[in-house]
Amino acid sequence: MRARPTLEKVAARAGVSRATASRVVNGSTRVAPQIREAVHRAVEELGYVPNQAARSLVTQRADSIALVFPEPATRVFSDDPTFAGIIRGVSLEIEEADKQLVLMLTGPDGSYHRVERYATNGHVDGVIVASMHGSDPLPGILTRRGVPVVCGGRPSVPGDLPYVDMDNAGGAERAVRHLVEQGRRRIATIAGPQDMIAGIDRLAGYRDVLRDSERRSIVAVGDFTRESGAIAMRQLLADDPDLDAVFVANDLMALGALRTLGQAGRTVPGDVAVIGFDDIPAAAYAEPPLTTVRQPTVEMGRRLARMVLNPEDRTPVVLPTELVVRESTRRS
Amino acid sequence: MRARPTLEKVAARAGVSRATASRVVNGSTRVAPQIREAVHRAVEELGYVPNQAARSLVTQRADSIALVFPEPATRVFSDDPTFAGIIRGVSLEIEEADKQLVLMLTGPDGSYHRVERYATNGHVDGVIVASMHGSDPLPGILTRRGVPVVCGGRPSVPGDLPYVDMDNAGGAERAVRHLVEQGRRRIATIAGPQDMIAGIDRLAGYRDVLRDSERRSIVAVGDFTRESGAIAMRQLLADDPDLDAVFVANDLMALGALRTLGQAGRTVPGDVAVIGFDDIPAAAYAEPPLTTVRQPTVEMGRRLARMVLNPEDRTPVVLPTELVVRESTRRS
DNA sequence: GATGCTCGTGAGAGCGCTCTCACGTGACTC
DNA sequence: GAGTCACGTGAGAGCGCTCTCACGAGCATC
Repeated sequence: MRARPTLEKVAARAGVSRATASRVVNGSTRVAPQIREAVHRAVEELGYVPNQAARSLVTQRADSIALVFPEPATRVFSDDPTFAGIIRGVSLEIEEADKQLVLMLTGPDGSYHRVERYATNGHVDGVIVASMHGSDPLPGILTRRGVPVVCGGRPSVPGDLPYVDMDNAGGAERAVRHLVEQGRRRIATIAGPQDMIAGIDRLAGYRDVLRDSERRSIVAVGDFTRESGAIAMRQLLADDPDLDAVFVANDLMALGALRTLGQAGRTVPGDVAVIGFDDIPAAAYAEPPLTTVRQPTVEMGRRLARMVLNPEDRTPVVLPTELVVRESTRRS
Repeated sequence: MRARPTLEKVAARAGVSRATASRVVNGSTRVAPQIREAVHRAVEELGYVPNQAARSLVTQRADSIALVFPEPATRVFSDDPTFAGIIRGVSLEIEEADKQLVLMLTGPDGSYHRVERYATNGHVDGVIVASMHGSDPLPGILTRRGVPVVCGGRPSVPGDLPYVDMDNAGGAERAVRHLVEQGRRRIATIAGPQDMIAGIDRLAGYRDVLRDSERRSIVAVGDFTRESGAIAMRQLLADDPDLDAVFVANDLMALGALRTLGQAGRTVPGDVAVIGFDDIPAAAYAEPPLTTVRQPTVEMGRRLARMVLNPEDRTPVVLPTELVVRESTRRS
């Protein structure tokens, strides 16, 4: 039981050549039924499992793909269910394709050399780089090395890198328009990091709508953490004590903002309406429940995986986002 | 640049044999300095990266370890930062050991056959099974197949499987004792799933303290989700409208309970004191901030990884938990 | 009945690497 | 100065698999 049986053993037991056994194991149809049967039985009896290393060596495929979270994503990782959704989606799709998922969380140091090494040594058939830090060089490097790469989130440096992105700008626009329609006059925003495409696009969406509705923009910037949202909200309140709405670039920061507003004695949605982004589970449980923009994270993961598995179709995908109205913007 | 150079090429360029080149690449000391230099230069110039498949084939090692989340964990995965913490810890340690992390989320179907297959085909040097569903057969099967396994959370079926667990019972005891000390009389609990060791042990801790303090226990059971916490709280309130404290087996359910309490017109901590478990980031941001039991998730991940990487030391580890007192139990 | 197919099968090379073994060299011992 | 002993190096086997190629059997064609 200790020594795992080889194809050779299986072939011997089934009374065929190794080549034929290999054909059966790999599901070739050009094998006589009774022989196929015999080989299957031998596989069963011996508990044969193909050695992946040997297989990879000759096929030059690894049957696994890497999912890389660069540093800024890793930092937020523990508290942002968005990433968990992406992982799940990727995992589901990978599983269906009977491949493996290698997860790499990049540390603060330039540890992406490790990723580069790993991805170029034939250990992986493709790489998904999630939630990029703007001009991350990794996707470019890997592409040049001949490794299929797909980006989660549109790369800020335009190129022909395939990507799957959320409709961040569209979602932001709908959110801010919702505030305008509710008659809010002074609509502020807590933007995300401006070196992340999600941060940039959501701010752009906000700006576009405000410009069209001839309101002035009131902006603070956070880093997508709850804490930074709380701090940014304080700033905003200091900048414009009369603001009556805030569009926050993600839910985590919105939760922080909600807290600051409470401490400042502002009611939500009475005094100030608040909209977040992401629709994390906590949003529905906030006090008051948070209006937010839902994004299909699991679907994003699936698409990323599908794209990296079929490198021929490299046309970018932008997934729709959806406004979810809850108490935090209800007109009293 | 397309075709990656082989050791052969490196050896040729450095003017040595393949064997020597291999020695240098693998850091053997028994090589003359100037030759080592020459090989290093050749590696550099050609951009040589060892082919892992070929290496694995001969060494019978895979240099990667699998982290498996069985179904129940997977279900909660997206919203429970505990898992993210474990992943981070494992990832950090794996990275230091220059190995790879293969993540496997088990689906609802019996898809752990896939895990079994994968782990036994030599693709992996060890397996970490996280947050087990009580009597999960997987660790046993893999161990029998000769694959080093470490469990995250003590297996409910006693055996000699190595594991890393949190001090769940101890944490629960401290939490409930805290409530007793505050003079709470009717202390209820929302327990976790009773087929997970964390659920069982936390309930046991609660029961032990109550017995000692001669209070009767009031129990509802949830499944570690926010929603189930809200529902269980409703039940508890129906069972005993006069309860003045609840120890909830995890923070997510505690958040749900907090909400139910608010809707039922109970103040926290005035009418009812609430304690959670886990100390997820959201706990500090709850209204009121939640007293809870902190557990070292990242450390757990690190220990798990270290344990599976050094299969000789298989003595179980129980990590300490710590009571974090916040507003939700503050005596007014 | 000779020719040409298709189709199932086996022989064997070779993927890129590690590691054992044997060999040659130089330093040391007595 | 013969014997011993490191020590660095190279030759070569072989890890377990896939895949090309050649081969022989069976069948249809004229």
